[in-house]
Amino acid sequence: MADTRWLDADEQKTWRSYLAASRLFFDRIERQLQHGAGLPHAYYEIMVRLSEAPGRTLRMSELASTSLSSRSRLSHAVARMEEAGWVLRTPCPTDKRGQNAALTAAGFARLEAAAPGHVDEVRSLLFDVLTVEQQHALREISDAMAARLADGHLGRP
Amino acid sequence: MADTRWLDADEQKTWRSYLAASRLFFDRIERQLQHGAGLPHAYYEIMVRLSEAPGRTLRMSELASTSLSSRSRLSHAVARMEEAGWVLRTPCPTDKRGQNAALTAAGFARLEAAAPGHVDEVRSLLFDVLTVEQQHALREISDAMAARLADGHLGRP
DNA sequence: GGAACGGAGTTGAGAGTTCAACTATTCCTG
DNA sequence: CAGGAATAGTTGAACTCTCAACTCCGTTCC
Repeated sequence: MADTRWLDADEQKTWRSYLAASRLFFDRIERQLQHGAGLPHAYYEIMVRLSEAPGRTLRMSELASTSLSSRSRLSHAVARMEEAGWVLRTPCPTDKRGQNAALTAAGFARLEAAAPGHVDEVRSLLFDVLTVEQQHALREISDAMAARLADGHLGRP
Repeated sequence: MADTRWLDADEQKTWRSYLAASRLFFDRIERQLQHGAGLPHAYYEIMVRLSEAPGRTLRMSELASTSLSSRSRLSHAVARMEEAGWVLRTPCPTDKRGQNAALTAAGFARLEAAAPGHVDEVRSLLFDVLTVEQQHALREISDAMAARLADGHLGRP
């Protein structure tokens, strides 16, 4: 473990700005969905991914990775969503270890009801405050970060 | 409530990219601090702000806003940190409603021990994957978002 | 000066997340 | 094909966070 390369003043400001914006932003997204639709953002994401899958059905592990959830988080979440009648779990025919999660009609309706308020919030807090150039920059920045994060991990090179 | 202005394909990609990068990034930051230093990122932030304050002491409400915590979250967090011996709460002399939170020597030591691993992670996942131009762009983007988020709120204009 | 209002902070219940341990099945390899 | 390793998913406990009361103190305004 070599000596730490501390952040210089510029980096410090960038980091704190990014941290503040992201925390505040995601807190707002969370609150909007909770108040407006009675579900957490993680559940919303899970339902979105299911709604886009063929037959509105996915294997649990697929669903975990596309919705950026850990397996455990997904298990708990799907259990709750199943109680609520939004999702149905069935054993996977080809792999007896597996489970398929399917979005029910009630779940889809819930998602459709939640979407407008959510999109409004994203638009008003993100796209409405950025120029088109900034939007493209943000996308490239995020892609670069995501690429790094998708590596197994490998601490330092 | 007017008709929803849905995201077009480009906006969709930007949004999902930002979402994925941020979720993965903050999950990693959280995990690194938890494993490397045994404390959540929220606690780390609280300790950082205290460490920078005169006398390493701040009013609870000041601390809540600078550390991006709700009052309730901060109360719970400081209670735990006090049990751990990292923080000390004392009544505020000038306002009997208030409380001052002070970072103890043990808390400061803990923070110093946690910092290198945390900074390494931030550098390796954020700054090492961005050009200097991208870093500046990210700062401006974040500042714009934070400015919007700091408004009382006001849904649509 | 006493009642109403607002600010500071805490508390407890409820919900989501994480972590580690666990079961069950499938894959791999000698 | 037997046995170990890896994969899929679940579970329960511990922890953090949120929300809605609630207390206590200060401020204001008749």
